[in-house]
Amino acid sequence: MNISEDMFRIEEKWQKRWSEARLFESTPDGRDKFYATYPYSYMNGLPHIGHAFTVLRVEFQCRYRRMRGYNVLFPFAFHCTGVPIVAAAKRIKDGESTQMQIMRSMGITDRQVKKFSEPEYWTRYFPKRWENSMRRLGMSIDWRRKFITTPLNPSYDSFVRWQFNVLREKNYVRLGSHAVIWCPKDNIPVGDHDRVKGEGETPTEYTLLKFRTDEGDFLVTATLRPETAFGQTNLWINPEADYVRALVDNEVWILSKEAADKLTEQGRKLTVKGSLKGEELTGAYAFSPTMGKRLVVLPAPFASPSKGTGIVTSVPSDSPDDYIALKDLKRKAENDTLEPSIAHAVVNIEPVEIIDTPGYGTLPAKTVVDRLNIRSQKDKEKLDRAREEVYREGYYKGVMLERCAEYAGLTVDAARSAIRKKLLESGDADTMYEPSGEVVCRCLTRCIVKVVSNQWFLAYGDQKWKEDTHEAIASMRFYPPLVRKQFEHVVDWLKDWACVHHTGLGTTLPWDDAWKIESLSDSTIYMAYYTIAHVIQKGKITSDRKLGQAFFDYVFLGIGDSDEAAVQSGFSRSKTEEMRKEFLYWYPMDMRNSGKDLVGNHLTFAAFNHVAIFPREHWPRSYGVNGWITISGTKMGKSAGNSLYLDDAIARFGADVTRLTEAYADEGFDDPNFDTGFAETAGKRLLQMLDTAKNLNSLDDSGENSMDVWMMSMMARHYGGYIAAMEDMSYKNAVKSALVDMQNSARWYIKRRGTPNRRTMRKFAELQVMMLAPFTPHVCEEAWEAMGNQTFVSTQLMPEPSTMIENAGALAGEGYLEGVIADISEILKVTEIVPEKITIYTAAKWKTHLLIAEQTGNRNDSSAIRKQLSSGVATREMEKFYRNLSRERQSGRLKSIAETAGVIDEHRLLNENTDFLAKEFRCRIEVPDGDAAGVEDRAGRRENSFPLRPSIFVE
RNA sequence: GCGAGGGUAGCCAAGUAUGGCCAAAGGCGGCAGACUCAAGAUCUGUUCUCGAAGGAGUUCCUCGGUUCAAAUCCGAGCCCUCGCACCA
Repeated sequence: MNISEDMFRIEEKWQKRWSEARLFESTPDGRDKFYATYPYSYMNGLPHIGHAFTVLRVEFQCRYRRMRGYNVLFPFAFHCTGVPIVAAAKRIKDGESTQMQIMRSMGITDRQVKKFSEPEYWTRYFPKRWENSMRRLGMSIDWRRKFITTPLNPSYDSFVRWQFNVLREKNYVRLGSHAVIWCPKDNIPVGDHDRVKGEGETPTEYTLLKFRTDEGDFLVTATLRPETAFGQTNLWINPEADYVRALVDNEVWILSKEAADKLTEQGRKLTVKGSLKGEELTGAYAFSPTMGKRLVVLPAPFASPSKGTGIVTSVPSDSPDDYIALKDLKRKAENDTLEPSIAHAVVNIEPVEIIDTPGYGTLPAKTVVDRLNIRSQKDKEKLDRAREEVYREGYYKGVMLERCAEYAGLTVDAARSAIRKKLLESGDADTMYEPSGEVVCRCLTRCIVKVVSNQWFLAYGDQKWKEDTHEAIASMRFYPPLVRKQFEHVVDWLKDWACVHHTGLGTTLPWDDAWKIESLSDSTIYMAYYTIAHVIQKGKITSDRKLGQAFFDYVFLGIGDSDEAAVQSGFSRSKTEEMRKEFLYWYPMDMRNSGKDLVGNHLTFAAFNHVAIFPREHWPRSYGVNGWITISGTKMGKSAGNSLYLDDAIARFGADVTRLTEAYADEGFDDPNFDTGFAETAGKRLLQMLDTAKNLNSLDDSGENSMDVWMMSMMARHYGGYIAAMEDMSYKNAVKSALVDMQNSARWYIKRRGTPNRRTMRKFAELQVMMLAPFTPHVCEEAWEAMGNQTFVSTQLMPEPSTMIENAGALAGEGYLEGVIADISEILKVTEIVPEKITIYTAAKWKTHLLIAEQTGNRNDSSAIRKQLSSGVATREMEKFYRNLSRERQSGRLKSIAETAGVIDEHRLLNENTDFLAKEFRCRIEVPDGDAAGVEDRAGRRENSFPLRPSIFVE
């Protein structure tokens, strides 16, 4: 028998039956509802087991809730908004090899691939593939509600337009300007994925400082450290580079040609009046407002015209570069290789102490240069290290010195912004942006920062909006609970979000069609759209029906009346009212689960937008967050060469095993592990379960005994653990309870009982099938059917946990027996005796009575018992007993010993099981009555016996 | 730097909130046995050290503390992972 073929046959069979029975098409009814969602995935690729992991966390919960009596809605859709699809299509068109390789790995042949040069094709192709994969995985999704985003789906498009109109009315969408990394050749913003170099680099803000020359022009320098303005000793200019004189407002600025271009892109008006070489300015003087004197301009080959303005202030006290450059110049001055006028200026320059950095003194640049033994400007590597160290230490620990006027005593951090502000106000400074590091566009052009004006923002920085969102977060549940803190923090640091772009696919802004709404902004409240999507789109991924404001106002907000909404939408009035009712039934969303990457954006945005648009009772109820899947411990990633597509996983392991392995990978917030080793063997376990179900009828229904009581108790215990785990979304624990723990108990039960009882085994099989059904629904349906049920286990109600009862006596008794077996095994192992006979002496009754009396602190009882005993029992045994008693008291075990000893009869238990023990140890077993007189005491062991610790003698 | 989380036996990992029943669940891997012509699969046992009697010793990043008692509480330190955005 081929295991995987068997599994595939079962999986197909049940997927077909579910679909025929429309089992997961959810409609409102009288039951409590449970509405859960997964953030729709981006349609530029196929699902891999990482996507599957996240979706399955929703799926498991949905299937579980369905079996606990909830009316469950689990919809699915496809995200197409933004640049990636368009960019990938373009790469196909260009025949780019990496992209072609990616397509091939997804099973797309070179002949088919041409079609993908058209972005629209992606939006039709991948949703199909995703739905197919999800169906093959056995997901309990209501597929009637699927859709795609962007204007390619006019109905959804009108929904997003409605959303933005509402946001704008409430003043949550605002106009502003915004700095982006920009390619000057392509004239577009360059996101991380479009960069050849510089991923993660962002625009940073430089302070421009202006120095008036004797001619009345301004030399303009750029710095990230305006607080060093009090330590300037001179200016640096690159003698070889080209500079321009440009008219800015009414001033003439001197700066590098590149800098002038950049400032123009950043929205500044510059009129270039003329150009000059850097060397024309060396030896000139310019006035520093912070120093209150003129500074000399010195030649510096290291001053790059493409960085900043190409002119730099020199602060040798705090800049290792400046310090070392100055040192070099001084050396040249001494050797008479400098022009006399410059040489004269150079020898008089000394660093000015402005910042005290603990551990570095007041001249940190000198300190570090000396320590690292940097000899010249050519020592690039060491200089980089020095610069970084001084910068970091100064920023976090440095304090401004006396000569920094009103800033004295401030930390560098505080002084920086204060000084900058002051200089900006006095007109001695200005602002310029630069990328935080070098960024190169795919077109191989070096990127700059552009300030885009008239940019629309979602005002996540708005204080009131933040407060409301905090309330929403406070009212929510989180899985795992510790992510709550993350969310609280994100709400605080979120700033205004540029919500529109010029490129990619997306809904145009209703009031300005030059802009398209970007992908993280058109996907924040669409969970509301799911509730009516099947009515509007009739199960298709797109619908041409356009819907107006009044329609959505009525259906989602209850504003206006159904007549107007009906007219505007073309739906009948009753259809419109039906949609309103359906929305009200399903909303709010009870749970949304995603990968942890969406905490800092999407999930928080969704909370913000719900707060802005919907009344409090429709805010989300809970979020689940999970980590990134690893495959057998190594990170999954295309670059690492070990990504596993869902389709491939299903083909290799089957849907149920894939699901079970994903469930077993669950690890809260840390990265879960898809354990292929577990997957390899899981299929067999599932088929064993199926076999058990099939073979129930061949079992005897002989009378029940204590082992059946025990088995039922263990089932109750495992079921309790299972329920708790499911409620917490701790799927690994749930699988452990349902599969491992249940199985182990059954094995022990069968071993102990010899032949299992049919009724007990049936209860066991039914319970286990139900417990596993959320995880491995196909094989569970098969087993359920094999047990003679006509219904689907998928919609079967699980038992109420309170109806499952643990029998404490049965559990304690069996636990006791296992303890005795373990002790005997231990003795046999150590002594290496092959036993002929094992004698087990249980503690005499009086010991148990005494122990309980002592534990409960009933002195009267214990002294009475002692008195009674004093004549009959040897004092030595009494002493031993008390010694053991105090030891157990010390260890804290006394209480549980007393409790257990109170509910079991040790002697009877062992006596009843001598046959089993004899079989287990292959020898004779004797259990003399500890209370009977004249019992033979082998090797004087009898008197050592203690409650729950019988004495054992092996011979 | 800011924010969040973490360091447990060969590996992965539960336990930490509520200290004692914790030499510490479970899974992988290893070892031994059963089955088999054999291999694989499966099943059983075992897997910190020592031990000819169920015991003892040493463990849960490091150091120190609280306590009759610490993987668990407190303090200090070392190390690791993730996020810090306009990018899905």
